[in-house]
Amino acid sequence: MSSKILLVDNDIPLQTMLAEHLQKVYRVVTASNGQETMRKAFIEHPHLVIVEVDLPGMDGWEVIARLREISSIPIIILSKKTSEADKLRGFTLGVDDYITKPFSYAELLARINAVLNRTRRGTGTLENILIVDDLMIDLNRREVRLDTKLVDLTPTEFRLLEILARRHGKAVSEDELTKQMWGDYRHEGSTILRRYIWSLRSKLEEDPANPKWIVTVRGFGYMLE
Amino acid sequence: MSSKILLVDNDIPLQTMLAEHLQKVYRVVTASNGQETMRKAFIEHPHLVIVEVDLPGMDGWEVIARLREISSIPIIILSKKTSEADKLRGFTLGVDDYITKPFSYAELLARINAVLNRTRRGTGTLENILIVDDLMIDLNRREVRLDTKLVDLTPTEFRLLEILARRHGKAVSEDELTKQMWGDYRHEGSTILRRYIWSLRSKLEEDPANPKWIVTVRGFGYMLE
DNA sequence: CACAACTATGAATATTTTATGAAAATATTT
DNA sequence: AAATATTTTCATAAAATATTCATAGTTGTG
Repeated sequence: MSSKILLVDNDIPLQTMLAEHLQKVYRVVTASNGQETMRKAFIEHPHLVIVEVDLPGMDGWEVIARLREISSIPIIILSKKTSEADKLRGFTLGVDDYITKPFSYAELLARINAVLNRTRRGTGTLENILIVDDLMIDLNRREVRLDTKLVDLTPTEFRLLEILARRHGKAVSEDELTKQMWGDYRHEGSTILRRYIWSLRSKLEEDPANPKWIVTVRGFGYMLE
Repeated sequence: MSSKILLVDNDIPLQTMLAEHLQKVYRVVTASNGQETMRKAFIEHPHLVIVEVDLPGMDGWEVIARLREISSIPIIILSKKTSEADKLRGFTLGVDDYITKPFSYAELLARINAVLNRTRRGTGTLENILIVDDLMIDLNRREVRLDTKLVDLTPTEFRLLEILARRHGKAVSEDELTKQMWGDYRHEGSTILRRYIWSLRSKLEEDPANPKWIVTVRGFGYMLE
């Protein structure tokens, strides 16, 4: 599902034009004053708010402050001229980006994408499901499927696989794995991690002795895939 | 679906007590200051907000004004003493009812119901039934049917099943279940949840030892499905 | 108000599953 | 081959969960 954008501007012609363009890529909701912005934000829960700061009535800065009070929705500011003072002000309010008029449509799109990607990364994957190739880790149901077949893991095995999956394609050091699994203190020669790598392999791999999924990175640690 | 109430009060002991009671009938969300109220309202979209007007920081009236700015959620005011001036003030803000401390729990319930019924009339829905496969949970009649056959549950069992049903297909942690059922304080070692899982199973499952509906998610909690 | 029926709750016990360390076996590097 | 790193097996302790039992509290009824 495409992202939802709340576009706030009281320059109606400009707003309409922007909205028409953006609609091709996003779901767009509009508002033309502060109060309407708050109401729409409440009802629609947009993924991103673009605010023209020169609003009538409740001014743009006030709107931003209030949005920040209730959530951490990313915000992009539109303004005629952005002074350094304004940037500072925005920065302290946690604004994500600025665009100074006049701007090109391409520039706007680029910035929107940048902000959305940046913030989406924070929430990790969509829907709480990690997918690596044929491997699906459903964090909701706490179950793992390998090419649709259910793999029965113990809680510890599940956690270990989860850690590896969140960084699939990257090697994770033994030390760090151990720390993430059992905390700081259990260090030194603890062999328990290997023990679990083994259980995972024997449940996940066709031929545990020649692992395809959980590869060992000698002298360092392990890596998924 | 039972109504969701946002309870706003900074007198934590009183709030807790109220929440405990209300939780038996409604879904209760709490906040203890203005900012938190706005945030929770934004996230939770409650059907009713109960506000103690003597809040620290952003004061109760301000909160009410802001809530009214963004929506028409019904509001009930709690206050130590309600002057005629206050009533007038509230009236112009579109407040739905007042309750003056001290009040009885029965009075509170009555007023909540009155307000909810008044406002619900507009949207008269049949949404008070949860259906999961062959399982039907009628929240109005507070009865449960399994493939048309009535299952006789105690109130506590019913609530537990309701919580699980609202998230069917997703595992719910023991901790959260316990919290939702008995509130924040009863934590650690409390074995009571398992006791109830067991009663539910023995009433719901053909073979309680091999549950089809209420599955245990080892190391985590339980899941309906 | 006393009685019965029902409920909530804590606790004791039983059962199943998981975590863990250590040792033996195998592979890899030097 | 010796030293080191990793895999595999095994036995046992510990934890998590299921089940039963007993008791106190609650509600409703005549």
